[in-house]
Amino acid sequence: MINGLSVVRKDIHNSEVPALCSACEARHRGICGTLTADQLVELNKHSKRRKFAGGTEVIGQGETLSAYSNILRGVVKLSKMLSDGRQQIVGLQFAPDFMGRPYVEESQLTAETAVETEVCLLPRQIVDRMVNESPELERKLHQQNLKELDEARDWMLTLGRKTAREKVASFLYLIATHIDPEVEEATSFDLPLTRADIADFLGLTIETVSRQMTKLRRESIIQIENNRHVTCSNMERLRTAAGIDE
Amino acid sequence: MINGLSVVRKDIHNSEVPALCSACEARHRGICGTLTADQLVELNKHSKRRKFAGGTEVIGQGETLSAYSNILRGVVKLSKMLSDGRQQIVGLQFAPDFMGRPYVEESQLTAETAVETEVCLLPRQIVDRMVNESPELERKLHQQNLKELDEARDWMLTLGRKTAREKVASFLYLIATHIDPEVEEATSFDLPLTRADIADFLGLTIETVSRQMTKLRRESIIQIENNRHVTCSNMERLRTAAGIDE
DNA sequence: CGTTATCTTGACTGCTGTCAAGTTATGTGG
DNA sequence: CCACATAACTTGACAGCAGTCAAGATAACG
Repeated sequence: MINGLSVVRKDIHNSEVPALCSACEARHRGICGTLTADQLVELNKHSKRRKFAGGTEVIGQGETLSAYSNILRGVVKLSKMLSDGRQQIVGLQFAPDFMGRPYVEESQLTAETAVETEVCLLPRQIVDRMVNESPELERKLHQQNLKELDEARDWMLTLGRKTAREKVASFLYLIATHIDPEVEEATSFDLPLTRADIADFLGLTIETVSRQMTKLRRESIIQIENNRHVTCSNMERLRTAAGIDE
Repeated sequence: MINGLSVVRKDIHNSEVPALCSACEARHRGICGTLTADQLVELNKHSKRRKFAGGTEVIGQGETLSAYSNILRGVVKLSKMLSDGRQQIVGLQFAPDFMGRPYVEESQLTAETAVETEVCLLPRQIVDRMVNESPELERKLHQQNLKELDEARDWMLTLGRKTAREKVASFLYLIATHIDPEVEEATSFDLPLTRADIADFLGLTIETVSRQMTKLRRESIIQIENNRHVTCSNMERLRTAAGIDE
């Protein structure tokens, strides 16, 4: 239906969609959606699922990129560091995001899981070849990267122009809207990041993050249980605190 | 001579590269480089060069995107605003950057020329059609957007974690390395941005920018003439002041 | 030459960072 | 299950960097 052009090899391989993929696709609608059944079979032969504990460095700054991956569950932090150790998280990736930087051999950032995370690893060579074969796939990657660019620019406004209070509220709202791929705005969720991570994401210190969380709690904009679990009964107030209003 | 529209139009299937394009390509190696001669002729029929004075709003937040453009000369600011007027510049585009946001009808940011700027306007419809015809073009657009993503993330580190001094030095270094497409590191250049623009780019106030510029001048890391012209004889010291060192 | 925009400088305030102590969670070995 | 150690978080006191307000200087412009 999408196109007949990229019907490639009709060979010994059976062209049914691998069971693993169809289960994944049903839930995640990720990058693989544009592939033909044949291509999925081919990719599935080389891909593998992996589960990482929270706090695992998946790719380090300067390391060789040998694979792309689909995030099936969990959260990954992308960060950059200055030589003196100051750190900034420049992106958070949630399921069902695709991770990887095409056309570049070496990572310019560090990728680290924030919580237990499951991914589907796709060998670089295979994907790169498929990109050449099917323009639809390149388009999908392009769109994923454009989404990341939009998100990065949104966050630049937060980093450069918002107060500590607005930054923390913005972060909470971001998590509420991204933590569950099936829910638009979760009113109750576990924070995938420690206070230190949140500080690195917002360009603040741990102490300031903590103080602002306490303030938001005292004003009953949020409730906090066990440090990590947040409930927000009135999203409108959270958005206002975040400076998201028109 | 500037206006290329009246260049002889031959048959669409004549495969001579339009004179205007080959002159442009020689200097800028932009997006059009992947097009066939036929495609260039086609595109050239509909494209037009335009010159904007500095401070012209090219596209407003929320406006319909009717065209892409190649920057031939000048600088364009991309910015976002909060409802109360706080503003953040989220990207600077120099020649020979390609400007445009594929797959989206409406601009999420404002584009404004910082100085007198000349662009080659490419109608959206034509380019979108060509993208479907030639995967090479999509790839080129993808790569341009990836470059912008890398730049946005670099700048997030600056916004979130650098001091005012480092921010200003980082900005000066950015201009030194981008203002002239033919020079890697210019030691002498005119600032394309006012102090107010610089403040909006760095997430600072005008006064702080001014004070830090004065300090860098007093330390002889830079010289300033007429407020706008900067000379830096020792780039290494500027990089150090910018926190760019490994 | 006068008007206006842009930029610089100073005095002061306040937000966020720093340093330090204390509290609450999490995990481990006995 | 408890005692202990460690990590994560909160809170307080204080300091300093950058913001605010204000005035004056310089450049741009008609």
